[in-house]
Amino acid sequence: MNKPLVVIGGPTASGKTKVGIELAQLINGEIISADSMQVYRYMDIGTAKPTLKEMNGIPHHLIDEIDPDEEWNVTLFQKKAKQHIEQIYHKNKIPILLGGTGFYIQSVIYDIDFTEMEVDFEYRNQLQHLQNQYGNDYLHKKLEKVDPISAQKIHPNNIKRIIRALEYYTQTGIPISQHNEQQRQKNTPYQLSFFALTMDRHRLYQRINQRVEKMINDGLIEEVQNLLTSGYSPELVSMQGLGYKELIPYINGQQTLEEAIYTLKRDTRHFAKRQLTWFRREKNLQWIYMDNPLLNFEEIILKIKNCIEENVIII
RNA sequence: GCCCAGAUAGCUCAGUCGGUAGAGCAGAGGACUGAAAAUCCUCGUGUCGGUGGUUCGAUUCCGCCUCUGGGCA
Repeated sequence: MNKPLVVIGGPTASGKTKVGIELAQLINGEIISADSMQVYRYMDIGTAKPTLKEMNGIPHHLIDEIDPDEEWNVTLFQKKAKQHIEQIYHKNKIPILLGGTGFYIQSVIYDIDFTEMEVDFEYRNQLQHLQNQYGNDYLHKKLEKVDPISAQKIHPNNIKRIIRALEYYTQTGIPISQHNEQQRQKNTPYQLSFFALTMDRHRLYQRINQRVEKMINDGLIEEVQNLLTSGYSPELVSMQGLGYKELIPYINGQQTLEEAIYTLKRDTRHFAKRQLTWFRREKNLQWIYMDNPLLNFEEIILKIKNCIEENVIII
């Protein structure tokens, strides 16, 4: 018998945090954050991390887990998330996987098998150099020789994907396309209740714009400034997060604040759009319209709770 | 009041030696299996300001009008 797992996804600024906390109180749950940026310490305002007060006593996992210069990726996330899920079952509580990083969510709900291997930064750099020297098509052709299926699927300009595919092949001797195909067949090992929050696109964009303004008022500039002063390089993966990479040009005097805010709002909108694309392809998921005029917030939470109870026989 | 320069896609603009037009941005859709808030792909018909004229044909040339900059009074 599969064990229950509640998943709440949705684009940024759709209201996930609040829904998660309210729901956790109702169903005796704990929250595991599936957010690739909230894991980092000292990055609070830009990642819209819930405050201790907002958490209202509900345990949150995988928030403030590492420093901004530590390595983090899906594999590490998946491993930790699975551990937390087990611990939560042990307490007879329900795990709630909550966040906007579709890939992270997928890695857990389908229990994707990431072949044990070290990230070979040297090899990646080496390929990067080849790309700089000979152009995008060079790497693509290189991939075509060892893994034609991947070469066909991955666009020649998508350097990151091509490098990963090549890395996978050189380390395992197996084309990554073959591995991906196997993983795609997998069913979830959980009793899944998967929800994605959404709302009218204009409303969502309005909320995003307002939220950016609020972040600036709440001291986002100082937060980015502090990270830089603490020695965290703009090159870090963590510093590619929304709100960080956009404000650095302003802090360095290369852009006006107005320009930086414009870019940040725009990039956040683009991001929300990509998140929606991610969730749309998931079939066994229920969309929750946060701007449904017929339901207020409490009713929405109750609706979600009812859906979960229909799904889960024994709680 | 006069002179000059503009008026073209939601925005900024290019262009048509006269045969009804195209970039960037915005926006929309999609991909994603160890960087994922990253990375990448696809999608462009709009009274070419209005109105007369010349012409087989005008967004393009000419006249007038309206609006917006700038200059001179």
